[in-house]
Amino acid sequence: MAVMTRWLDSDEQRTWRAFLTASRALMDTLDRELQRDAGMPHAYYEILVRLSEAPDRRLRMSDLAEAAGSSRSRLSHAVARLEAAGWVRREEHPTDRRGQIASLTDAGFAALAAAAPGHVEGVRRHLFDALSPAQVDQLRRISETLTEHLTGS
Amino acid sequence: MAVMTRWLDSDEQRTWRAFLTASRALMDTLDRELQRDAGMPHAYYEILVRLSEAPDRRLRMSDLAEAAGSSRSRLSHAVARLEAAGWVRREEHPTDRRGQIASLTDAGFAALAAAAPGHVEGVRRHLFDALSPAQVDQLRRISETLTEHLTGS
DNA sequence: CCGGTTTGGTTGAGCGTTCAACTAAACCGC
DNA sequence: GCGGTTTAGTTGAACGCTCAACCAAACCGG
Repeated sequence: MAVMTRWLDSDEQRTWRAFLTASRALMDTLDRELQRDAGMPHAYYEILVRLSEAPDRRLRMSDLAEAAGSSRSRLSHAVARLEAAGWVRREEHPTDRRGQIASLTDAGFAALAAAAPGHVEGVRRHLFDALSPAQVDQLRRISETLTEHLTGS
Repeated sequence: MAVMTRWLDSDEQRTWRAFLTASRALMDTLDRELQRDAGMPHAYYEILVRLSEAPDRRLRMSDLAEAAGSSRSRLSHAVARLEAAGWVRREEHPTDRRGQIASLTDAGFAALAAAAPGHVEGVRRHLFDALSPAQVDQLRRISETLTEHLTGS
């Protein structure tokens, strides 16, 4: 059967391209800043953040992947690098022998603490300083709706 | 001098993480769909789109990079691949002997035409179907503001 | 015009991500 | 408790991106 494509009208077109351009520019900028100032990509920063917030600064690999919005494979490679940098340690799970626990080292915590102020400043400058309080609220609602929709289906 | 970090309050924190999660999930999903159904990453799709919209389906490399939101280096590598696939041809610039013109081949146009319906459907399903018309409008304004702010400074 | 600077574009190395294949352990129904 | 199925995690190859170095042509001030 012939399924008609629901093409985008010109308003939608414009919205989609604007979103594409803006989110790419924002992420590229923040990623580049983080790489330059802290020597780590944003994805690694986020792994460290999630670990730092976990009880005892430890998380099971799958939970960490979930929290950091990463695939298992990606996390596996990333933790290998972070471990080589001395920022994360791998430990065995006490009861599930398949499990691995990623644990943030003191050096990892220090690296995060050094990177955080500059990065947060970047987020503020490039995102929040540009938007009105109402827009910030709108962006939150839109984002939460999208995530719900994407992970729900 | 000691510069105080302007940390994010909990509302901002929530907004930032929601945006991060949503935009990453959206892009990952669309990229994966495009790779699966059309055998090309989203960045390559966008190059083909911009070429297809240009007069005579030709653009100078720098203009194409600008239009596709890509670095020169990235575009150079990408066009090399697209040329190997037979989707794009490189031609010499008539007056500026440094210049290169990227030209969309018929095969490239056909590949784009085959990929477009599925991708557009994905954009509609994952983005527009989830948002109210008002939210679409908000997202456009927010995105345009952000882009202006990012490229202006 | 001549030499320095800017612009256009490419190149290769290094890195991070993806995908598919794989191992090992836990779970589950009978 | 045995055999099939999930679940947890790793691995290596292929690929795309970034960064810095680079070449060549155009531009520009004196």
